[in-house]
Amino acid sequence: MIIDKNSPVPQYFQLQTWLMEQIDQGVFKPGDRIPTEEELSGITGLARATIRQAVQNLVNMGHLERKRRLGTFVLSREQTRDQRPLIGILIPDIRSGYAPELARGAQDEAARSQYSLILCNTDDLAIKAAHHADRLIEHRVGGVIFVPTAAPDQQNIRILETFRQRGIPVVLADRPLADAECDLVTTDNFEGGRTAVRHLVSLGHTRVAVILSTLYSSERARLAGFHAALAEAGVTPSPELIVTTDDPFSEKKCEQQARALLKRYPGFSAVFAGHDRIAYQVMAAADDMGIRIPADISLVGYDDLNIPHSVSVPLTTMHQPIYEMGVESMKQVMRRVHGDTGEWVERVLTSRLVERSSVAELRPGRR
Amino acid sequence: MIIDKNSPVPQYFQLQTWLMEQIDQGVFKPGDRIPTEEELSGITGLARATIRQAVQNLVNMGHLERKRRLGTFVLSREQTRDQRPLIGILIPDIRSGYAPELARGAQDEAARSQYSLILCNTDDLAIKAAHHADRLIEHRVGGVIFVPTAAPDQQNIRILETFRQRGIPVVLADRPLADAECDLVTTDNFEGGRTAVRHLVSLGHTRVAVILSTLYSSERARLAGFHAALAEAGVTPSPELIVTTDDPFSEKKCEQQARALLKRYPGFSAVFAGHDRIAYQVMAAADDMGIRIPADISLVGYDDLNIPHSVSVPLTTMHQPIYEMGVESMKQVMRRVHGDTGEWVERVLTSRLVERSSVAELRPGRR
DNA sequence: TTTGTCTAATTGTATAGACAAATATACAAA
DNA sequence: TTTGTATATTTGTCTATACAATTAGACAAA
Repeated sequence: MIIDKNSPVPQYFQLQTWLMEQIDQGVFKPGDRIPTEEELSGITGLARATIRQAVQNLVNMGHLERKRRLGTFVLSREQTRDQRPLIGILIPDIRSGYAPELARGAQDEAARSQYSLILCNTDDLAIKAAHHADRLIEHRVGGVIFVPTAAPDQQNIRILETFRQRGIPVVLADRPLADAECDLVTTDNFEGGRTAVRHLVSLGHTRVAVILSTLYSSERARLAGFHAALAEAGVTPSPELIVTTDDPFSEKKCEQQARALLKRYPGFSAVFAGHDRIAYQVMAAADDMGIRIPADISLVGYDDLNIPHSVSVPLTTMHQPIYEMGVESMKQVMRRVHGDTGEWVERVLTSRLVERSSVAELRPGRR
Repeated sequence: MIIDKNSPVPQYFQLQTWLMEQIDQGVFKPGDRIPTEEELSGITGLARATIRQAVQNLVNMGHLERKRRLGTFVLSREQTRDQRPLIGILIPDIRSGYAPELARGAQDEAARSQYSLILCNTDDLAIKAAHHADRLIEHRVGGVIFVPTAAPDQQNIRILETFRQRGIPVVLADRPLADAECDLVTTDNFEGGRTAVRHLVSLGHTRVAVILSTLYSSERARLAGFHAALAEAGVTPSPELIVTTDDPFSEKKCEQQARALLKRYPGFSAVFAGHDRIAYQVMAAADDMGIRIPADISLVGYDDLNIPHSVSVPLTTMHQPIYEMGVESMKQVMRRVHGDTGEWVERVLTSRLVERSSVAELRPGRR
């Protein structure tokens, strides 16, 4: 029996549910005609008005289509005016760093499957991320790509949870989050930092300075790579050559730190900058102080920002596959949207050193 | 009489229309209770089932809300479970030029009203824009900010029309479109070009070269400003100093053109570049050819890209209020979404000259 | 070939009436 | 004060019935 007259569930709703089941199970396939209202009335024992109420709801939901004189038909997933999912992307600031590249990669991949991308700037603030999250939920996004904010992991996890509670899959991009139960697409910041500093070491630099912010786990990993590379070479870095801050990047603060560091010259022969914008500040400060790059000091950056090549010295830097990170994040979130419930995936993309002109071999005789 | 029994228009539909009119005219205000189904039955002479059909439709559309025992209520625009509108933004490429700044301005303004922004990259291709347009329509965006593609105006107009047919308001950003019937937020490219070249003229430069692409109306307007400023000074520019292309910007092509132009030195003393990326190519080429900026040649750009200031020569350039353009575009499209049906608005933001170090006064004696 | 007409099938619109379920409100009881 | 209970009101669900509108397809006419 399809309909239980004694159930507290309204009979039109029972019928509606039954019809959906038939469609989901493929009994009524897309394009099929379902029984006429008269027939359904006979099958279920309900009045035609009740049948209509059930069918109307499914029509409203986009699962069925009525055609006068012909009957009522099952719509295929494509015909369903049920829109394709929206995907939200939460990034710090579309204007800065790798964000444009990441967003573009994600958008291109989304477009390939005719998905659309909602852009949210968090400014690395958990509170802004939370507001955007509410909005994304309201818009019923199918999934989210989330670059964790600079806030403590716990706050980022909370944002993650708001999505999780609603069954919205989230893929973390770029920065991992401790204890986060979700997919992650990132780059090998530890390996990258090690590669960069190994390069310096291989050219004879042992007194290597580093300058970066410890606010972000990605930069902390690069710092760890820095230590690892020096340790391999049997070098213990002197503390005064490790310049860190736990504030977000600011040109002014960074310039001050760069100047302070450069005053110690010639106490070191190379600088590893946590990212390119820091590197360019170091470059500008060195220029100003009459220190030549790479003759006096070698400099390695991180990110490989696309800068017009009229800079005074083309920067040797670690190139991150940011565009690809956007693509992979989107691919992964789309897999989840399509119902993939497999193990959490951790995808680590490898960065590579791009040698330009800001690094020189250390002249023998100096150390 | 509310209902015309002889009309071919179904009576439930007549009632539905009437109810909407009452709401729109403020007879039933948001939060008000409309007459009970019984009362409406009395007023219209229709059966309760018919009343329900009309009311149900309005409930489905999000205009009314039923509460058991209390009645049926008019929802305010905000309560409407109808999500807050999405706004689409169609820009060439989020990675390049002013796009990030524009997108950020738009997104910030959207966030203030809790709107969300769907990002679409057109790569200046009409076909991509059209695909994105379909997607945006599918997602029922409330409005669109559209930076016209580099394709002929007619093709852009066609995209505009697809939105218009569905009552989706469009605001053009940055580039105007001939005969386009919609709002426009742009900057004064003609004035900007004139200001830049006037600046050169005021420092004694009369033999001024220009290099830009005529593919975009914005750059064409800057070229017109270039001519205007020279005309004011009674100077007729020599044709070989006007270097144009009608291809989109490419580093390679631009570098070739810059080199070709610079070979004519000292046939001119200043260059006006159509935008900063061109300017930086000129700067690099000059560097390479041993021509000093600004000692030998003065250089003015356009856009004021936020470049780390380790470039060899800080660029004097026209700063465009791009962020503000994003904000204003969003404000305007939101006004339209909220039902503003006033005259088409044309908002022109003014750019300003930012003097840095790439322009020098022409030494007297030379011309 | 094209055009018009008829027919039967199916959804669309509409009525009249009945009982169910939820709930604001008032009032009673603890 | 809090808690329970009754009541009236309104929407929610459902039946049974009738006729209208639309249209695929068959068939006829031009």
